[in-house]
Amino acid sequence: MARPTIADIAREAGVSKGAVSFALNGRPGVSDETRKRILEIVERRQWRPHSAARALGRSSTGLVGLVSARPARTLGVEPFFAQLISGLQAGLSAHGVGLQLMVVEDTEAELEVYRSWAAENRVDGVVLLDLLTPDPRIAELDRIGLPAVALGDPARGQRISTVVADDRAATRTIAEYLAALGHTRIHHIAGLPSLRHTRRRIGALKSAADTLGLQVATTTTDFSDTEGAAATRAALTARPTPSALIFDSDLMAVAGLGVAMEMGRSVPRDLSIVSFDDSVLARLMHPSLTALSRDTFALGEQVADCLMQTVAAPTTPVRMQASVPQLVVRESTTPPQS
Amino acid sequence: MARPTIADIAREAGVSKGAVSFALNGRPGVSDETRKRILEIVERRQWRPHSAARALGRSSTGLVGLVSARPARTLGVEPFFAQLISGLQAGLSAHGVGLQLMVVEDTEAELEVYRSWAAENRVDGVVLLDLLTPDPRIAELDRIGLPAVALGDPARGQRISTVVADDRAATRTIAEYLAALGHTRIHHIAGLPSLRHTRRRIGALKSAADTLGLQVATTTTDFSDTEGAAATRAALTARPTPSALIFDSDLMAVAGLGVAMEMGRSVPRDLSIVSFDDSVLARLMHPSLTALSRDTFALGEQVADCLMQTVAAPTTPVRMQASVPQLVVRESTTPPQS
DNA sequence: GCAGTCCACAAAACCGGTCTAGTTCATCGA
DNA sequence: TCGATGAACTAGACCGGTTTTGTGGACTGC
Repeated sequence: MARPTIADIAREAGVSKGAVSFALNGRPGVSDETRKRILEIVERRQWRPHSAARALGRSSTGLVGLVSARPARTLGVEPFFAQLISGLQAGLSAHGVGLQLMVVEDTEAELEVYRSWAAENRVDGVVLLDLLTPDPRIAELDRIGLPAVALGDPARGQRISTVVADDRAATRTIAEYLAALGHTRIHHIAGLPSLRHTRRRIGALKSAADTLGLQVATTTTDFSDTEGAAATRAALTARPTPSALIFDSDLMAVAGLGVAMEMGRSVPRDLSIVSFDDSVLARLMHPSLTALSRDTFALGEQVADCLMQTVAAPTTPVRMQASVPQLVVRESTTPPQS
Repeated sequence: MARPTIADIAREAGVSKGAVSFALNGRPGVSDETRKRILEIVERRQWRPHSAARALGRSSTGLVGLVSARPARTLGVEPFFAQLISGLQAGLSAHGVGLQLMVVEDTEAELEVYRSWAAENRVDGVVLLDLLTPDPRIAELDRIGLPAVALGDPARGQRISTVVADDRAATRTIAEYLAALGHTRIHHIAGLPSLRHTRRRIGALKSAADTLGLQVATTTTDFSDTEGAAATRAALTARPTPSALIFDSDLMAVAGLGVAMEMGRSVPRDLSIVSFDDSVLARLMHPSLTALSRDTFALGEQVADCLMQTVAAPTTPVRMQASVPQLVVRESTTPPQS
């Protein structure tokens, strides 16, 4: 038999469509007895409301969107992304909400996706990753009225819900650890300079360095292993040579480790390495890499909660604090041997 | 002003709703002149049809689903998954179709998701990954009438669209290469034995070994770095020691490389290593890993095309052939030095 | 005893599209 | 000259829910 509709259920229960709808959504208007009877029939017939009909009636889709403007190549190697999506999706599922995914070329295409989604009522809200300085997406989402949650730390004054990742504290943790080991000349191999969190890390490292009396140099890259390797080569050729390197991603750290070995530097004896991101990779290397570790899955869940709140009350931005990542010390760091 | 509806557009153009719908969908029933006028107004007002209304009318959602029952931890490190999704999504976008993603614990939960999606009309079709032996999902999808495409090579007799990845040919490539180098004792560290492609690889390797006169042993694992490392340790302890190892994933290959180093085996002098999967990882290692490389992004696009065809004609399964992966020889393989 | 409330439900409008069954009018062939 | 044909539209049913409005009966307070 064809898929039953709410009318079939209503007929079988001897009530109107409205009564079934009320019973199903736990709203007043039906007696407990009738509600129970209706729900039993629903259960027995395995009926579920048609998502499109429901979306049309109440104008909410039960879907949120995530657009990634990262190059497809970078996408998989960074476990961060997949972990975040897993957590996000788990958090959304608890609310019966699905996740629509989109991968695009650049920010302009990303904006176009948001415009489409809003015009077609495809999603109830979106998650914003990789905040830029300045970020045109926030204003545009505000203009088209699409609820959103940003992961990071948007410029003050921007009205948008945010799960704040405290990169400053994390950065300070690394700086203090290296300073405590006795390192004084540090090179920071950072990511894309257009990203807010890259700038924040650079800024935080600078100010921590000033406080701790460290000399810090920074190179920005596009997060690729190639540029990470090139930057490492340059950093190790410069005089005076740094005794420790900080990498913004574990992939670059792995590439950097390879370069160091090629150049005859023994890690950690001649050179200490710290990564801003942790994953199986950092654990698997020889030597294994000291890294900042965070529970990305839990972060995703938090973003999901934040987004659900924002979708429910779009006019009042929510601000949440992500837990501060912990430094996991492994084999790649040691006091300098000079 | 509120979002315009098709009625607003019709009013402005001085035609009926039906005419606008026809013009928009490129169907006959309106003159070229009128069509042009309508489309101009649509463009100027930036109107887009409401996805739910459209879905309700024509009962198609413009969405396909992908469920992953892999553990969340494994999910990110394997670049395969992200690459495939990127390609899949790109291929779907060309048809104006979106991708809904779901991560679940196990196959039972995955089946439940399919049932929900079908009952609620949430997606037009789904993509099936990691085929099992036997795979309960195929029969269930058939039962609930949800169009699907499988990636791999389902058991004969199962009616389902498939993008066939020729693991046999790929496996033979590896075996012949190692045989040509002069290796005779090979250990294969495989993935989950419940996966069809794991079995296929094991089988293909056995038969290739028979033909080529190789001695092949196999250990199955859960794809994790931990089990990969343990299996490597066991393989290198056994007598006679294998002169070459084949890993089913690059993550396990990396773990295995580490174990080999710990045990004092120099790669490739004392031991050759080949990986079934290629990614940045395999390139970054020291020594870099010889690996089977395939264009996963293109594979995703192919799966998208296959799914679109299947959704259009659900009763006639489509069978496509994925391109055979190429062996990329790097530093981890060499003739045995005995 | 009776108007006023409240409850439980039915009936119908509505969401914003698609699609079918007419209707009108110009064109064509005999 | 007139019916047949078909192109170009219109009107309205329809998709399957949600939400509003209406209604009969039980219960309340005075």
